[in-house]
Amino acid sequence: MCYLDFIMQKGYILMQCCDTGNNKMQKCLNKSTILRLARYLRVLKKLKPLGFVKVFSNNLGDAIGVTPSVVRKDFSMISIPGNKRGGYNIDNLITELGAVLGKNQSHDVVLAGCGRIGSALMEYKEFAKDGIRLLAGFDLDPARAGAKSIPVYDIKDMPEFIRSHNITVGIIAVPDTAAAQVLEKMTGAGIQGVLNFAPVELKGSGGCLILNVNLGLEIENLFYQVKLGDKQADLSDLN
Amino acid sequence: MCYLDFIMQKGYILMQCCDTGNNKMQKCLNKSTILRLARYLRVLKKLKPLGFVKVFSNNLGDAIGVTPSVVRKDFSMISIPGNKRGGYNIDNLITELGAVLGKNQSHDVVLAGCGRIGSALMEYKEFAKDGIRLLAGFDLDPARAGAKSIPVYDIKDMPEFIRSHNITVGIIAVPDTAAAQVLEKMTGAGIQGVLNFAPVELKGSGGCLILNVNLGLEIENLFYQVKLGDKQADLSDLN
DNA sequence: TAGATTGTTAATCGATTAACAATC
DNA sequence: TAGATTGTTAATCGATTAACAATC
Repeated sequence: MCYLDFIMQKGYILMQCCDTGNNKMQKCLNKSTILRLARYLRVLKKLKPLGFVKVFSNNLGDAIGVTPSVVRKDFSMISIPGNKRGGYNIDNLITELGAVLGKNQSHDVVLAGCGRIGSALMEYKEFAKDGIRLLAGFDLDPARAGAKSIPVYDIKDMPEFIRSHNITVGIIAVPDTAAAQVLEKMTGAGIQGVLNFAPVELKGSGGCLILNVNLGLEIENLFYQVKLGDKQADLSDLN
Repeated sequence: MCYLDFIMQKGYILMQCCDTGNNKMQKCLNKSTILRLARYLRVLKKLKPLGFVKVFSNNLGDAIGVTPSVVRKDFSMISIPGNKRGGYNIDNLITELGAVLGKNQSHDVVLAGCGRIGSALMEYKEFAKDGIRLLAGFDLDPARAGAKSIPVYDIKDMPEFIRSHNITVGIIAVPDTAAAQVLEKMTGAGIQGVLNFAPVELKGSGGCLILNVNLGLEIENLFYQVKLGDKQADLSDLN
């Protein structure tokens, strides 16, 4: 049964499907699946130079900490075939995962706010490894950023830059009081996805996706879990 | 029916419960619930100075972007009572949420790696607002961090510092090649929770909790979702 | 062939959502 | 009282897990 039949039978509407550019109809993958696919790809890229040609679902599962079932399900979802006894071909996996994740496309981003966090991001070399290019930083005072490997412009020029470079994803690293206003500027210029480091929960309007990275909340959560772990250990000691 | 009866009936084992220190038995809350509770608390702390005394579940739901049902369920889980027509008392919510989140306890953390990201974190003022204190930074070369508002010591002194200050949570912001080694040092000294900025997936051993903040993967995911949104919009245009 | 691994289906699990009785 | 909101239960939804037939 082909995928289209499957979705018809299940009563899905067309909106829930998408053409990923490799001409395979596939189900929209949720965030955790996508993150797993990106992790597989990272592992595979390290495995290939070591001379490996094939992997089994349990190898990859071990590597990123999931069960083999999840790995097989994930690959099945995006129609990557394996061999019943020979596992999966690494070259093929890298190609196919790359296609799904859009590795052939340019991933250009802009940054608003060139303070401490913004500056750290501008010098963050790991972005390049994932195919992400930070094209420019913007700030109220472009001079204060100092010498950077990336140009810093006045924030009033940001919308024009976004439009002329067809940029769809931006990073916000301004103080919380300025965040909402900067977001508006970005979405107004065509930005559709934002990684927000300002300690306010920005809300996406008009189809703009917001990913709030809230360091304080994350650390708070860590403390809670740690405290919980202690309590559980205490209780188990009672046995 | 009291909670203990409930868990007996459901067949839960005692390990799944915990005493949060306020002498109420309560179910272990999952990560997303905890993050929501922390968000409620932030909103409430902004609401109180404005003179508000009560809130309704739909107010709080709107504020953090969830349905009123979720809010009521969350408060019900941690036994915070409301009034059938008068909503929830803000002071009481702040007290109770603070107790669950451990706001009365000190949340001291140490940082390994005082490069660009580490330095940005040392000067990150928002931690204080969430009751988080970054006590010290550690680096192979303490001098390179320059003048900071927080002391920077040689990384070889980190374990001793962690032990003497009874610190349970640490932040890793070293290069990926050093991350695993630093993690070992931390867990060896008693660290039980780690926020990891190094672009490697660290795995928790011996009950140490790891929270990997992987900026590259997150941005990649954002690009995927944005691309997906476009495709969906295109499809809906066909109607 | 025998053994091992995939691919897919069904079962399980948990979280979210909806509904509504209780009640202020 | 009438109206509105809580608190809790049941329904829904989706993701993870387990199982196993297919097959290399």
